[in-house]
Amino acid sequence: MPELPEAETIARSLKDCAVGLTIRRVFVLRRDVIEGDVGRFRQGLRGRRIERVGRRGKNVVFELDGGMVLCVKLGMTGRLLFRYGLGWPADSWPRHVAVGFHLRPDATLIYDDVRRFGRLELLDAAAWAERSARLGPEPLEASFTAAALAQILAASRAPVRSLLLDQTRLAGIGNIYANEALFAARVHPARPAASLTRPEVGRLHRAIRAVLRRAIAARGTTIRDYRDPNHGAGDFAPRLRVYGREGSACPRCGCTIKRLVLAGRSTFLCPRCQPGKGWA
DNA sequence: CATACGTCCTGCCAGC
DNA sequence: TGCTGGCAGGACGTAT
Repeated sequence: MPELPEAETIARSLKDCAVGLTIRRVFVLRRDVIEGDVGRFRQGLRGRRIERVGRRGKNVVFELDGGMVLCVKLGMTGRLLFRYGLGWPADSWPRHVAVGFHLRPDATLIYDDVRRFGRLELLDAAAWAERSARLGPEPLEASFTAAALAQILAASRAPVRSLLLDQTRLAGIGNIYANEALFAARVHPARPAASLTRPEVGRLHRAIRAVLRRAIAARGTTIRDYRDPNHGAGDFAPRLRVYGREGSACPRCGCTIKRLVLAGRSTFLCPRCQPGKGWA
C-alpha cells in the first residue's frame, strides 16, 4: 500500500519522535511478519539505540547503534504507529498489531498490519548495503535524469507501467503513482517501454518527480488504510486524477476514465489523453 | 534472462 | 438482512 511518499512521510515523522530512543523490549505477536529467525530478531534489537530513520524506495529504514539496520517493508497494509503516554485516539486503536517496540515507559512503536504482507528484517550493515544495491535508483535524487529513465525503458519491451513498478529498476513507485505519472505524461500504460519517444520519456520523467513531490507535500495518499505514525491520514487522495476514478470525467479533456487490467492489476487511464492504438 | 501468473492474508463493498 | 464474489496501495516463487 504505502509507496514512496507514504514511506517518506513515515520516516520524517519518526525522525521527530523515535530517533534517540532505545529499544527496551520487542514483542512479536505475529511471527510471520519477521524475516529470518525471530529470536535473533528480538535479541539483536534489544538495547539498541535508534540513531537515524530514513527511507529507501518504499522501505522505512532504522539505523541502530552498532551498525545494525531494521528494514520495514510495509506491504499493502503495514503501519508504523507511535504512541506517547497511554491510549490511542479512540477511533484508531490498532486492531492488527504484529510487533511492538517498547521504547520508554511512555513511548511505544507498533507495527500493525491487517493483511501481513509486510516484513520486518534485521540486517547488518553489509547485508543492508547489498539489499539496497539491488533496488533501482531513487526517482527524486538529482542523479535520476531523463537520460537515466530512458536507459531503463530502452532495455525492455514490457508495458511501461510494469517497468515503473519494478523495484529493481526504479525504487519507490507503486500502482497509484505509476498510473498518475503516466496520465500526467500522456503515455498509455501498456505501451512497450522501449517504444516511448524521447519527448514522452522527458514528460514521464518530469511527471514521476512532480507527482511524488506533490504527494509527499500532501503527506501521502489515504484510500483506506494508510496512516502516518501519529494516525494522520494523507491528503493526496482528492488530488488523484485517474487512479480509482473509472467512469468519471478526465480532468484534462472530460472524456470517461477507463479501467483495464494489466499484468493482473488495475490500470486507470484516459483513452483520449493516453492514446494507445492497439494497446488499449 | 525476461515476463506472466498464482499466492500470501483480511476486510470491505456492491450486488443479488 | 445476509451471503457471495470481487477487489485492494506489494512482491515473492514458480512456470513458461
